[in-house]
Amino acid sequence: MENKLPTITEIAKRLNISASTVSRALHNHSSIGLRTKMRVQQLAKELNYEPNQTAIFFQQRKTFTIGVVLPELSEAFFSAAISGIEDCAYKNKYSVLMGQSHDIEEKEKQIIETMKSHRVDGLLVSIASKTNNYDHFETLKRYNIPVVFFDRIPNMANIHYVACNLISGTIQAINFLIKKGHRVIGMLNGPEKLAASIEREEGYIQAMKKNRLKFDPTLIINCDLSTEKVYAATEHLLKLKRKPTAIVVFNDYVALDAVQYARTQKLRINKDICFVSYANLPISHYTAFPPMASVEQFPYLQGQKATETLLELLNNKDSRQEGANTYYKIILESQLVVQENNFP
Amino acid sequence: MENKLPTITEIAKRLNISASTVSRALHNHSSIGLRTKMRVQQLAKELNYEPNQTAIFFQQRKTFTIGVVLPELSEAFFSAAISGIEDCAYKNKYSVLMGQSHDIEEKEKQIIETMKSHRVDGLLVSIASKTNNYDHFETLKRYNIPVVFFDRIPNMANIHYVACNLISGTIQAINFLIKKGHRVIGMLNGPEKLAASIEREEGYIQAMKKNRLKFDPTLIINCDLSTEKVYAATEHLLKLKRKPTAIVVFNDYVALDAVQYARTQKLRINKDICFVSYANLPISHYTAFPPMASVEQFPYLQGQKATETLLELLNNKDSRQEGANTYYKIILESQLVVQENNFP
DNA sequence: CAAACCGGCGCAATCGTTTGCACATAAATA
DNA sequence: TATTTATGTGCAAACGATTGCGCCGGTTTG
Repeated sequence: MENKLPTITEIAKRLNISASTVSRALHNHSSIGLRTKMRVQQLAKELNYEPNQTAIFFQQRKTFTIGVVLPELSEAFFSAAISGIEDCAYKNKYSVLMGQSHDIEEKEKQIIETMKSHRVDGLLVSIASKTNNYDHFETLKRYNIPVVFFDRIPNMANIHYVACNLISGTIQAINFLIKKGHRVIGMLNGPEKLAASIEREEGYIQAMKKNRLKFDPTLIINCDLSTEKVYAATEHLLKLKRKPTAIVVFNDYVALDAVQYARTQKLRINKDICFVSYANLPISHYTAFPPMASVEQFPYLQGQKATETLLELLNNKDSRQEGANTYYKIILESQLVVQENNFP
Repeated sequence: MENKLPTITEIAKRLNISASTVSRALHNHSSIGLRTKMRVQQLAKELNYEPNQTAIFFQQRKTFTIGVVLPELSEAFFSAAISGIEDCAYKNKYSVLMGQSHDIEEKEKQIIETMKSHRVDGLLVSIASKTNNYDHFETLKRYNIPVVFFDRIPNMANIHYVACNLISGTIQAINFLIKKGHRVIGMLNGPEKLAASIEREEGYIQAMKKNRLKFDPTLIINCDLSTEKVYAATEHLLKLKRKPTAIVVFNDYVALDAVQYARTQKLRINKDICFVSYANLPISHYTAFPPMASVEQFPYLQGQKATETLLELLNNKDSRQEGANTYYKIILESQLVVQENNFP
């Protein structure tokens, strides 16, 4: 059973030709005669020859592997995104090395270190929410490992990224609520520094202005997204003198918690208080009080685009030198999806 | 910026010593003098030397990479499992190559092919539900790539696996229902050939026997787990002459659909009909009518154990020859978790 | 008829690291 | 003093594939 795997040299010996000829024959190189080509390919098939990728990786200084670093696979957004990544990668004969940061900066660094040492060709990264220091990404630049960020973009200059513009979706959300008659609209937003939070706020402000409604900053509250903080934030909003009749929350998970809290206060969902959120998760369909609408961010597509972009960078690594100052900034538009309420 | 990465040879040249000495010095080999060791390690640090893993992989015929093949990351079970896998792998300096079969046999084969060609050291696999042909796994044996299956185990002899025994959990579930007064209990089960389905049925039968209740096979119905089929199966059960007052369903997702269907029939959940399921997903807490109880299968733990087992196999590859007939069969016990109902 | 050309193939270097073995030099033993 | 024994290093092969260059024989060209 201890079958040594057949190598090119093995084939060469059996056919009494040189390894280089075998190599070229297998690659259909034009300088090899048809006779020899046939003989080589025949024998290769018989022996079940498969090129030793580790040797090729080593020789070509390329691993055909891309690393994916993201916070948390159990979040539907990211598991959808990685599906897009994976499908695209495998189609192009790339493999996917995966690592979760669990939103911890230290873990993120560690993973990137491991991936660097594994010599991935490039990286796709959605940064940990608590990451403030971007040195580990600067390092990658020096190593000439291209990085494409997606969804969670660090606040750095000169980076490639794919993201979903939440401003448009947020405007749609606010317009939707206003059309439903709401005038005092709260926003339960995420961490302040997060680009995603900033965009939500931006959309909120723009939409209010366009509708000639007064913008009241006290109606916007930031919080990290833990259940306790969400409860507290919801409480805060519901206790304002100018009490909102609708709240736009950071995402569907957060919405679940916010709804939960509102119910403890004996508020009637969709009557006393309405919720709109982001993500458009399928589970929303099954929940007792799903948000009335949710902003879709197309995670699968984001993953796909990010991967395409990275592959683009990898394939044009040379030409990248000249246009070294051009960076991909790909923006998808988000889209409000109004839920059909299953629990009337 | 086109910094060539420093190599061992580079260090050797600068220090006017041989590459082998450098290599040994970096590994703290005992036969190298303290002086040279220090000088080498010092210079290595200065130059920011990092070993070229691709060269090492090639030379050692080992990639310190394990492949994970599973059906669907968007299922909470698997995303939890892969967290367990990843944590364990990274702790042991292994990387994780990931692929989703999306429950398609052809895709599964393809992924395994790619991973084989990437020379992963071993594989962790949860098979696609529609996989009937196991040739691709037999092939791996010939290539001496160890495989540890988890959760979804193929019907093969001589394999390593980690699984959760659902019999015990099912018995707990049935006992729970009987204690609640139910006598006619249906089971909405998964595909017949699946080990997981067989165990559920087995547990059902055992529990009925122990409680001296008649076992009525018509109360058990198998189906693939698509929403339509679940609707049909639920309908079937609810139209039986001996109509069940409680149904044990394959998992929480399926339960959501089954509940959905029951509600279209104007049945009152937890009054006219009760549901118990498997998985114990967090989303259940937020749903309108969560199952009364759910059987926890400890996915994170399963992933962890599977990884440990694989690493064990990898580290004792030699000794595995002698005991070639010993296969790991690790069984975790499942555990019924009764939900506190948030929506009284 | 000699020169240029070309198709078909092999040689040898290269990628970076590891490791068995031999070879020094110096210290310890007989 | 001669012989063993550490102790510290270097040589060279090996891992498997790729590729620039050169060589050989035969055909076309001037």
